[in-house]
Amino acid sequence: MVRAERKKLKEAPEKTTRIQEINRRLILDAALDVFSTYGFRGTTIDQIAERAGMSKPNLLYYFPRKQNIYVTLLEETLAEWLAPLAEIDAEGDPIEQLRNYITLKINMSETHPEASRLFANEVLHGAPAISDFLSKYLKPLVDEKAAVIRRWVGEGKLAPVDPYHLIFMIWATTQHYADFDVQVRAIMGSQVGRPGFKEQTAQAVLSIILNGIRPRD
Amino acid sequence: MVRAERKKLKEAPEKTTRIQEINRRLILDAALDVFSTYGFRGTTIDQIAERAGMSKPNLLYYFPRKQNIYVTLLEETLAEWLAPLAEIDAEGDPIEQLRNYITLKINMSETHPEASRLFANEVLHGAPAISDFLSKYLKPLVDEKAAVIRRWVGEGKLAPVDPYHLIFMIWATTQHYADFDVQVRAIMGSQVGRPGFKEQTAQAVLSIILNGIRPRD
DNA sequence: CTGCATTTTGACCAACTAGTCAAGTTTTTG
DNA sequence: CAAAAACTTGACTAGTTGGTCAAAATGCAG
Repeated sequence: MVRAERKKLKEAPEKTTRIQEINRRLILDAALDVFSTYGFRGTTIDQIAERAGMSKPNLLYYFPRKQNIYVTLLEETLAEWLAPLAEIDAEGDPIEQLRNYITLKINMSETHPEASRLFANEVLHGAPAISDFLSKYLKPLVDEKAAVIRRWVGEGKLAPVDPYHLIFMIWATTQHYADFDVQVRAIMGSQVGRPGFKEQTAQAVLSIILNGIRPRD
Repeated sequence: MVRAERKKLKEAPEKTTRIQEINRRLILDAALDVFSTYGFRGTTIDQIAERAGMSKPNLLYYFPRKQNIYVTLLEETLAEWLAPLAEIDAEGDPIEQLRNYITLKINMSETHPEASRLFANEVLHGAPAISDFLSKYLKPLVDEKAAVIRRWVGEGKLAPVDPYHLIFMIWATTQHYADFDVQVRAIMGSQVGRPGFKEQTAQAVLSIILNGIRPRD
């Protein structure tokens, strides 16, 4: 009896085996594709399992609930998605810092559009799985950077502008190209795929926003 | 026999009765709320029926398929949603025209956020129900207005800017407040509900975009 | 190589949901 | 006001889907 209990306790550290590592990765990669396209409700476990190349019960062996996959995916993605914001340097040149931030976001929209869509879908539906994250992690971070921008405005390094709305505008504009990709393609056609498109987009967005917030005489 | 056929032909004009008009309206209003919150897959006919105050079979008497409600709703909404774009006047003052367009869009985002979310959700999921609409109706309209903006740029009335990206930026920025409402609230808290919030938003958005595209010496 | 732990899966179940149907009720019309 | 048309609904069906389970297959430590 005591032995048995000790055994169970030993398992507590939850060591992950090689196979676990591989399969969890396979599942999460597959799930990102499917969830970002069809949303949480629109995705079936079977779809994810098939794309991950395993049976449904096997998938459920690694993630006992559909929710688990979804939440794990969101958590994994969000930190990465927000990293560029944290890097804005209060001591740097304001225009340069914002130019860099916008450029990073446009790049991410092109290289990881699924992550953007996963997040957009979640927020659009009221953020049931990440409302805690929004208030506990995102809000403080945004507050901090908003304070930085407000200081820059106070020092006359930027035109007077509400920092929160500026941040929203940057998010909205950059993520638009990932989230509304179908619409952008319907309107701009074959241009979207072409080599220089990302640079052209960045140039247009940067031009408008940076000129919009540059201090005026 | 001939009589019977004539009778059927007579029904062809599909006259709508008073009750039909009332109930279709009740259903579409209820459906907008539910679809815009939970998406197509996430919405059940029972939910819509309950909110519309009738039984499910009764609802299905008016719209035989769930799809029918959804598509009708999208068609009804989109025309209204795009109307402001069509009103941009090539002969007017560029800055004034765009100021008016942005203001209208921000107002719509506040008064009809469900419409924006319904559309956002559809496009986010690849626009399966409205890809025709995008290419046949939206694209020509945008092409037309893009040509107007390009002319304005050519005449030196606007800073050199890609008209398509400018339009995307206006869409993204204004609709962000409807589509990402939960996130905006999580960050700006009680300010969002307050009386002057819409005006403050409009002021910030207008200030950045208009200064960003105003011709520079 | 052996025995235990981990991994894998076919078969199954219960809950849910789009849509049907036949029988009733209400409204309209001649 | 009577008959026809329009409307309404309880009860049902068939298909889907999240999740279970027990038994088989595989991996691995000693």
